Amino acid sequence: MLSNSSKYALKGVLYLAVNASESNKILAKDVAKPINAPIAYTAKLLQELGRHGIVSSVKGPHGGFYLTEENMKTQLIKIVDVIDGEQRLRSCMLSIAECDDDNPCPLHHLIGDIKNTFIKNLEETTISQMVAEIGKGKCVLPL
Amino acid sequence: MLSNSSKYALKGVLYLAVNASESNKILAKDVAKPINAPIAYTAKLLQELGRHGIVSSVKGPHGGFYLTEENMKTQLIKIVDVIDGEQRLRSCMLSIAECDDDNPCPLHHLIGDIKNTFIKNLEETTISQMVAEIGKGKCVLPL
DNA sequence: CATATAAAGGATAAAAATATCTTTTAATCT
DNA sequence: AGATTAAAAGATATTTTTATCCTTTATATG
Repeated sequence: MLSNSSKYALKGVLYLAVNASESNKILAKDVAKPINAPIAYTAKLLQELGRHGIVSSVKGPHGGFYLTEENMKTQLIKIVDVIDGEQRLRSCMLSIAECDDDNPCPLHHLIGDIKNTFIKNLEETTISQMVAEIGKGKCVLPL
Repeated sequence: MLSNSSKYALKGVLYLAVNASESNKILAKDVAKPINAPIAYTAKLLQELGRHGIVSSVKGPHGGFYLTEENMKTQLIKIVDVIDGEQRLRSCMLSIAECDDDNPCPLHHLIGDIKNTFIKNLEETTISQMVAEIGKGKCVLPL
């Protein structure tokens, strides 16, 4: 459903959202460690997210990654779409191109609204909302 | 969520369930074609499913693959579990080992019962029930 | 029994995903 | 300006997944 890469990306972004700020940037390696992801690979993912305006970064001393207020308004789905492409999450459970409600594949009813609900939730939830949830202790950040 | 392999497997088994019988066995290559899967790869998957008693086969002239009444009672989840292993489908959306309702990862609430419902549906639906659905025209077989 | 058929099994190959390494560029700080 | 820091970018490596090929085994049929 989600690739390993987009899982790293989600974890990394949330880690930054909770722990970093413009005045307290975090190095790629210091994002990778707490989320149990390979350092260089995490750096690549953050780079890609940076290119798409999902995270911010500056080079050089006291540089690193962080999220601006603007970045924080990003919907979670964008992280997945940038890393996995828009198709992966949205394709039918049997990868049948023509599968829809009128022409359902055999698994269509078993998955039902299930996946669409998840996608909708990812579309409606922003990074800052997620941070608020984490702040309220409603969920724990990956270690 | 499901690997390509288990998608092929599901399609192949359903194709056999609908079209084959002990008196009308179908060759691996004639399963592969209608489900748009590579022939040799489909053969491998059917072999693996055969080893686990999910499909039946006989070698030699007039041989091929088919499903017995007993095979037809198999739950769909078993096809996925044999091909993908039990972990893949059931692991948390962020692949966090400790993620559960008491200790939820950030995406836990977004996915909610969603995935469990899908797994439950796969557990409760047998191949023959699926064939009945297809027979009633409630869904279409992959082409 | 010999031959043909088709799955089973094992070995190998190609592609995609994941991961690392090296060089370049930009920023900061003496 | 020069040195240092850290991300950006590009190249390469590894692993996993997907796919193919070749040999062996079982079965049916003439």
